[in-house]
Amino acid sequence: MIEEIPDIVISRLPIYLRELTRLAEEEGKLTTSSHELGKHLGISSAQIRKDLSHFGEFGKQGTGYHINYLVQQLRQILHLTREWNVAVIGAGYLGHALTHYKAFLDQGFHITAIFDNDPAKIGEQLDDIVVQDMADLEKTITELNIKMAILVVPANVAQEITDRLVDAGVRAILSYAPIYLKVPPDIQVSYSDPVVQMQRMTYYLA
Amino acid sequence: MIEEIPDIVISRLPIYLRELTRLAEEEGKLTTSSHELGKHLGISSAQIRKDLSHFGEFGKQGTGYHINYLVQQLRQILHLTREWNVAVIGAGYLGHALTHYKAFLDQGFHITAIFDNDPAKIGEQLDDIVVQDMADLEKTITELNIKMAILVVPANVAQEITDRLVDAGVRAILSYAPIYLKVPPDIQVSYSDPVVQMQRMTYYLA
DNA sequence: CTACAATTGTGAAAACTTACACGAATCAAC
DNA sequence: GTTGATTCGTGTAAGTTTTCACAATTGTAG
Ligand SMILES: NC(=O)c1ccc[n+]([C@@H]2O[C@H](COP(=O)([O-])OP(=O)(O)OC[C@H]3O[C@@H](n4cnc5c(N)ncnc54)[C@H](O)[C@@H]3O)[C@@H](O)[C@H]2O)c1
Ligand SMILES: NC(=O)c1ccc[n+]([C@@H]2O[C@H](COP(=O)([O-])OP(=O)(O)OC[C@H]3O[C@@H](n4cnc5c(N)ncnc54)[C@H](O)[C@@H]3O)[C@@H](O)[C@H]2O)c1
Repeated sequence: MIEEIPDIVISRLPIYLRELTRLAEEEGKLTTSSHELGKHLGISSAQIRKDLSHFGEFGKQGTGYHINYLVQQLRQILHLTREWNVAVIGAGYLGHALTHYKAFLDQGFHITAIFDNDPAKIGEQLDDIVVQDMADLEKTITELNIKMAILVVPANVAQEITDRLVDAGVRAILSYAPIYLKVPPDIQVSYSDPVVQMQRMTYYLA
Repeated sequence: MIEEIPDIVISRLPIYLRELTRLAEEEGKLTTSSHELGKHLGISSAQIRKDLSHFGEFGKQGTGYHINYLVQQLRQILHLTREWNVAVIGAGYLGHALTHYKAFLDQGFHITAIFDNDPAKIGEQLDDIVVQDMADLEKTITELNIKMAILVVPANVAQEITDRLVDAGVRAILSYAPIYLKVPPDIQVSYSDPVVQMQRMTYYLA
């Protein structure tokens, strides 16, 4: 009775959520259909219906989906009805950009700690928090019950810091370091490497 | 005789390239095997061999792959043997971080133009280039033969700027704006949205 | 009340992707 | 030379994901 839901399905849910929110807020829509949603996202309507059907029956034949209701359901599925404390590791260019990024807070991700090992950066005020010494990493992560981290340190220290994060109780890491991270199987990792993305695209540029 | 190579294969090639380069530079290796490469990347050796076999026979039984040779081949396949001029649109936090990011230059991506529409930012020196007015977008893109752009503007202007980029001749866009972009079918788009990535991971955090 | 258009949820088919497993090649050791 | 350990490239099987297509339901218009 335990249905294992494919990760590829899970990874589309935040996209649906994002577009549904936009449809409601910016276009003032109250309902939508799988066809309309798909057209806005370049995804087939059948795919959207199939994806959602893994979790329940959220729509009505003839009518479509009530946006607010579906948003609420998706947020529940993705565990977004609570707030998440997040640590940023690395107070460099990218660490600054991410810490200032308002969309995190809007979606319930609170960046409650930033760490660096550069004495020149430790103590720096960044928005409403202060850059902490890496020496305090484990202590702060435990105290603030931080389960998610964003890794924005150089590649050559990314693995060792990952190990420390995992040992300290972090369960999900979004890494911008251009290196594959080895973690235990129950730890989530997500990567972002613009160079890799650019290199994929150049293939198609004759 | 025209073999269509799956995009999912293409998207792994930059990852192989990245790790091969690392193996050569940091571990001083001259050769490697599909098994070793796979172990470093969490990918099966069969997958790596199958992927590479789409393009030719680059390895030797019993020995594996000569790293330098394979790197050279991958760079050719991905059209990385030439240099690419890149425009950054939006001189905000993220635009600054990306423009300073040295890895682009290392890989042959030259950020040769940055644009913004904020008078306070136009004229600002950013590394060795100057932030230009959006009014000059089409002219500069044409003159510098720019085919790739990185989009780091607010979501509500992302589509209209995309349309201008495409009209000006840009063929590939890496977008950080949290919105799906409508483009003609021959235009490449790649997205990066940390909120979406975080929301995927929270699903797995009970 | 009926006819019609819109739309869902879903079983089955099709398409795509990954994993398996093996012949053939290579090299080192003896 | 022969043996044994490696490793590739690939045909085939297995597994995953997407698409198709349709019965069932809903709302609207006459
Ligand atoms: N800048 C970009 O646009 C960009 C884009 C994608 C990925 N990246 C990657 O993200 C990471 C950070 O990039 P950045 O541009 O912010 O670099 P950066 O050099 O500006 O910042 C890195 C920060 O990490 C800190 N640091 C170094 N070693 C540390 C350690 N052992 N413990 C704690 N902190 C440490 C440094 O003091 C610095 O503040 C790099 O891996 C980079 O490859 C950067
Ligand atoms: N900051 C982050 O860490 C982060 C991460 C992921 C995605 N994003 C997304 O990337 C984009 C940029 O983020 P940011 O934090 O750099 O924002 P920002 O506000 O710092 O920068 C946006 C820049 O775009 C410029 N701009 C606005 N309208 C413009 C127009 N019509 N033409 C040209 N330029 C225009 C602004 O003047 C500003 O300089 C946003 O879409 C954001 O959602 C940001």
